[in-house]
Amino acid sequence: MKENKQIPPATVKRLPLYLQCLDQLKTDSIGVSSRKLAELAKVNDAQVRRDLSYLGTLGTRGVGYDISTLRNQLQLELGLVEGWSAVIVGIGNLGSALAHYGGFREKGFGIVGLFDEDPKKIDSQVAGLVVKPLKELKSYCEKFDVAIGIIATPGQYAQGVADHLINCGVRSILNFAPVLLKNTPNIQIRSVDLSQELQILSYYLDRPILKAVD
Amino acid sequence: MKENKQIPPATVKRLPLYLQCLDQLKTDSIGVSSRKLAELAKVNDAQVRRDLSYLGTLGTRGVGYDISTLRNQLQLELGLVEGWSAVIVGIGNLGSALAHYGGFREKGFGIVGLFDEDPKKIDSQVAGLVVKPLKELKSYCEKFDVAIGIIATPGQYAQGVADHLINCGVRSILNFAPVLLKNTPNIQIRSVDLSQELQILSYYLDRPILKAVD
DNA sequence: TTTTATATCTAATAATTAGTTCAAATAATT
DNA sequence: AATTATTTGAACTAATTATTAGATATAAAA
Repeated sequence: MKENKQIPPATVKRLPLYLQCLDQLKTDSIGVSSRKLAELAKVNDAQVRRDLSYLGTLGTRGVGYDISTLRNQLQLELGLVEGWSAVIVGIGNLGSALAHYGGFREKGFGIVGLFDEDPKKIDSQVAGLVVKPLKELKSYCEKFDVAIGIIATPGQYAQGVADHLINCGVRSILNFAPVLLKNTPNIQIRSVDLSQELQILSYYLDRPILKAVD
Repeated sequence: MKENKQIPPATVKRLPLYLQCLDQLKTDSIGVSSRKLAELAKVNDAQVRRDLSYLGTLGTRGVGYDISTLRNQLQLELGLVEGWSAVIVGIGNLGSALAHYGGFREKGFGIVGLFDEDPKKIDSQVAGLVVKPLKELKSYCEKFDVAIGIIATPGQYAQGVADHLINCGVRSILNFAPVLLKNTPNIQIRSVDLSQELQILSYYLDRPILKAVD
């Protein structure tokens, strides 16, 4: 639609979803309709069109969207072409799992460092990287211009690690520790709380008719 | 406020958050105000009051909320007192991490079985449980009345596993595989896509001023 | 060429969610 | 006992988000 208008948060949240839907599409098809995308993403098709209109006028009436154009535009808008670097702090079970997770690299993120304070973990190799102590965080962040910090420590250390990350110039934090991090100006924080997700499911277990929020 | 009115999805999503805030509160305090809770949860205090009013008239004007009453009511409403049983399918790095994660048990969920198809994993012990092959899923689900299935397989197997779980009587699915599962009537599905979370962060990295959606 | 089916885009409307304001109730203070 | 500071709860208002309806463009079929 128009270029300089800012994209509503609710839409931003769905953009990665649409990207995933495109990946899930048969590779031989060249175009896709909002209806098809809506079916995959499980949202209303008008919603899809509105959301995509924020990226520009990408569709063709009577035809649909060109998949590769759409994918490029989504990647561009989400900043996936910037090649942001990230570090993971806390290399326990979850941290290791995140380090091994291929989806980050696939979407253009580079995990450039793993950090922990446990002497038993330091210098061990995880997913092809050597685990380093936190005192080396700053030099890593400077060297690789790290923009994103992923926290997978036990809850009690999470805030300290967050402060440390921010101090090292990290501008976004993805937090898996089950604690609420303090807000810091200009720092984006997203928290994924595994047990909270289960609790939401639990609510709807007793009420199978109701429609949940995503 | 009133008992039979259904709780808005946006509120349901915040209830586990409030529960977490209570845990984070000093244990010696007996009461808490909506303002304090709002500060911890990083939402508006009127929002807190409105959200909590769906659980009944729990607060006292001029005083605040009794912490233990509030906690009980939240746990009750979220169904955490039901002691739902869950299984994890896909015992790779992420599946193991989930199996080790203490937060599930802490919130009242019981992980009663781990399943995988890889012969190298079957019969191995993870987090005190023996990994079983999927053909034993049905008997487990019946024996333990499993309500929740957690999927941590590679994407390509996720839909098959989901179908299997549903076939075994599971009514809710928490999916960590980076694919979109088909909708099934009366089955609640929540997906946690790790790379999608990073992508949302990535969008705001280029636009540090904007306010993101939770 | 005309008609029909398809599908985007926009404007208008509806639904949901969030925030403001203020009356009422409590507890502490004067 | 009266006053003041708190703090909830509810009504009202505002903002955001989602859906519907209609106009327009494309492609295929008659």
